[in-house]
Amino acid sequence: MTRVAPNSGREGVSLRLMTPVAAPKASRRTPADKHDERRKALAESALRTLGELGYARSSLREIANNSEFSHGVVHYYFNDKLELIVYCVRYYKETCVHRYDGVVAEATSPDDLAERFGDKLVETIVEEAPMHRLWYDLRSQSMFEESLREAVTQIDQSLEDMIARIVDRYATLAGAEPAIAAPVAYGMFDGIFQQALLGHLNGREGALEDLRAQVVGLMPMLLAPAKA
Amino acid sequence: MTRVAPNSGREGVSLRLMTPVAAPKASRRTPADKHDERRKALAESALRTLGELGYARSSLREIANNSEFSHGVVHYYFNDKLELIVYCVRYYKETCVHRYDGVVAEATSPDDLAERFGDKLVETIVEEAPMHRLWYDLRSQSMFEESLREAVTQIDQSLEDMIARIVDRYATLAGAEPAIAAPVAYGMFDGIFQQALLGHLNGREGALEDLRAQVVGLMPMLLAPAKA
DNA sequence: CGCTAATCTTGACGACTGTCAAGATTTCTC
DNA sequence: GAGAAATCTTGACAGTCGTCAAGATTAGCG
Repeated sequence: MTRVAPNSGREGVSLRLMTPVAAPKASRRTPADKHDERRKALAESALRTLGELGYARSSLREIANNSEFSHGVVHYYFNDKLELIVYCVRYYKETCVHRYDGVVAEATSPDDLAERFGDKLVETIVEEAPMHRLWYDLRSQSMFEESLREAVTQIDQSLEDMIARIVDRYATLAGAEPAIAAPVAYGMFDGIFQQALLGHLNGREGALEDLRAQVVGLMPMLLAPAKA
Repeated sequence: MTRVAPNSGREGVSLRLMTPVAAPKASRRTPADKHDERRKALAESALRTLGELGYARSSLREIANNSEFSHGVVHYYFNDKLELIVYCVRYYKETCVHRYDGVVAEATSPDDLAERFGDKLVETIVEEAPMHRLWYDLRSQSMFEESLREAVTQIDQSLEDMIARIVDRYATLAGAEPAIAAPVAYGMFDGIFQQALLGHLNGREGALEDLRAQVVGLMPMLLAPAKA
């Protein structure tokens, strides 16, 4: 009698499709929805531990101890440790890729956009450093662990798109064209962001102010002269 | 009778200083030197396993199995696993930071330098991808493990210096001044290099050619117009 | 209420880990 | 070549790990 977690397909969409969604207001809480909510609650708990200890040192028991669940329940909602962790990072990064949407929407000038962008980058390092280091940890692990690559590639792509939206908006506000392609822009910003995160975790004074200044100084260089 | 590895001070310099170095040609092989050689041999074996499995999944037994040593000998030459791994990465990165010295010395024009640089970057990804992913792994781990930060910071600094030498030489050849500071340049190149490495490991066609083109295209943007 | 299915807890398993110590083996020195 | 020091092997230790299964508990429904 092997126990198999129901709704364990990726993203847990399958079961939800089976519930009758005839009346838009009816069936507020189908059991499948509750199952999904539980997974999210478990993921949020797990993210605390993962952000503190990293991928390798986070045992399922430690994750469960720092939550309201017991260590066995993990295998009820996830097939194995990897599925839990991939779910967690995907869950977190969902909220991540829209972090700068406000910046893009509200900026009134190129300089304004650059400054708001720099501020947001600094802010997220201060407030969510554990999540960011977890992301870099997982991305590094994906270089060794084949089964992580699909999720990491997808997240990386969505982050690249996020940066592309900023650069495009910046160019539009400046009445110019971007001088570099999206992958380059993403790689660059990701690189200096990673350095700032490292400096911040090392307690290096000025790491965050440097990041802000670097971003503001870099943005104008991303534009082609004026027009073709 | 606790066993303590002799010459276990960092970098193993202390004992060597005790050997009489009066005659320049005498005492070719002091026992301390042999001890150091053994550490290096062990490190080279360990690097193969570390590059294959990464930091967390490389057990001391696995490292020893892929070498000519037994698993117990590790504690004769290193105090613990961390000291071994830090020694390994330091050992490897020593040869790493001079990879582009030839490029700097031989380049005859800015464009020539940019192309040689791009070629070398591609070459090292092809030939030493496991070493590079190990480095990114270790750097990510240092965000969680305090005891890794000193070594990682030092290596990162020497890599930044390496990039600075390239940018400076590029500017000199072009008769201009660098438009960006060394930390920014390093962060940028490290970022796009990391993306290329990820793409290469993912089997993405064109990842290496993209890197080469990105670098060649990026270099001119690192220069301030002409002169002050 | 009573029954069934979903959910959760508990405890155990085999495997693997870093570390260490005792003894075997080799190397060096006189 | 004998004695001593350095080097290496082997085996064991106390933990921790992911995983799983059996049973307890709860929730949903007629």
